[in-house]
Amino acid sequence: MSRRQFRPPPRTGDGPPDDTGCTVLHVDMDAFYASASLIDRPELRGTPVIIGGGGRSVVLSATYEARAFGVTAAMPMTRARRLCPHATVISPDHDRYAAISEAVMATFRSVTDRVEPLSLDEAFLDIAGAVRRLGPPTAIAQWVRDTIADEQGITCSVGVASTKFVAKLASGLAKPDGLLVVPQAEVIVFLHQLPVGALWGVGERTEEALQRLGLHTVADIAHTPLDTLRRAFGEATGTHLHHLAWGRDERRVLAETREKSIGSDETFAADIDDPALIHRELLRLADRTAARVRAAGMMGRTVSIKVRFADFTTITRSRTLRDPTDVSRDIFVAAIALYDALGLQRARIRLVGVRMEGLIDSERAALQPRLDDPDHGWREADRAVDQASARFGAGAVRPAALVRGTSIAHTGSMPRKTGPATAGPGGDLS
DNA sequence: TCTGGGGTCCTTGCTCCG
DNA sequence: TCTGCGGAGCAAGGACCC
Repeated sequence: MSRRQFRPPPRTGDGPPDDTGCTVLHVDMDAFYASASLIDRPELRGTPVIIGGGGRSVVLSATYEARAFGVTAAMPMTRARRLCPHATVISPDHDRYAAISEAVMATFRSVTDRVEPLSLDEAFLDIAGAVRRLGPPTAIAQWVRDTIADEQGITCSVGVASTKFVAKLASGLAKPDGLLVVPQAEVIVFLHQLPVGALWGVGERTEEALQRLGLHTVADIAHTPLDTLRRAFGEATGTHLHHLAWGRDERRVLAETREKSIGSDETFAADIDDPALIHRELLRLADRTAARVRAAGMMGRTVSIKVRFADFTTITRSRTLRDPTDVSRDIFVAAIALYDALGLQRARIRLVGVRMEGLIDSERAALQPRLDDPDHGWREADRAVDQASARFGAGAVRPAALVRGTSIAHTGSMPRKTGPATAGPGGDLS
């Protein structure tokens, strides 16, 4: 769900647009999470529906009927309910979304092997090699739309252009359930009419800064000297803005993208100040993060934690380890050390998070045991936990510290299984 | 109004090293 | 031995995206 919408500028030419050379498609599912949630609830189609959790969560998606009341993605649920009190609220079903997304991506890959997923509900397709086989870009885009509608029962919008950036803009402008081709010869005219906020990478802060400089449209940015933009926004951002304003986007569609970091964070249902509870939460997050890192076949070298206080100020701390690791206990120990080093006494904390950065493939990670390495077997224990989780479900085996005592209430709807819990070596807080 | 969770990228400042 | 300099790597924070 795109957070900002812009009206498409009127086309300059007559007749069907010339799609020659427009070999990049950006496909974006319309209100994906809401549409997917309504597949089993057809009686709710045409009515306002909000997808989101309770407590302090935010809107994941909403039907266009709910959006008409001002509901947008990422809006606090409390506010969304106030704006649209008669809307039906549905809890997210992430397994369902993942399954539909997989089927949609398979449709994309039947067109071209150059598919770059951006998230569950959108992807770039490089169709340069498919044009001879399947027809012109517009026809391919329409086929994709029809196939997804027939097979999945949900609609999507497609942008067709010669670059990723323009294709992405076009799909946003085509929403909902539309197709927009931006001919190569019309890119500059198309772009220059748009507000600065339409540019990829221009969010609220950058837009404000641009407005302060008197730059309101993409044309304004295009006609501002590059040096001025670099001085105002830094080397990379200034250059990026200038290039995009002239429709220059050299980025290719990348079929293979690997994560650079993996992490988890959790907002508490109510702010907490008990260090023991925070330690337990760090253990849980470290455990979850490590399991995901292992599942991805990777290892990381930098452990970072995030702490958000009751007043919403957020700090991060990180530590780079000597060697890459995927061991739960290594990550937990580093996370606890980072947290304790903050020296917080009874600060009221809203959220904590744990993240692994500097990821590399496990096979590439040079595991060179040193003489002072204890033969602790933590890695073997983690493998056993992973196997048990694969067999009995995530959470079937948990650190002992997470089994004893009271649980912490969260805003999310994570399943809190109480299966055959076992104290793995990575688990004890001692 | 009251702000999730998963990420990426950029900037700035600091330290280390040759 | 001390100082200055530039590059690399790291740490922290901010902005942005979906």
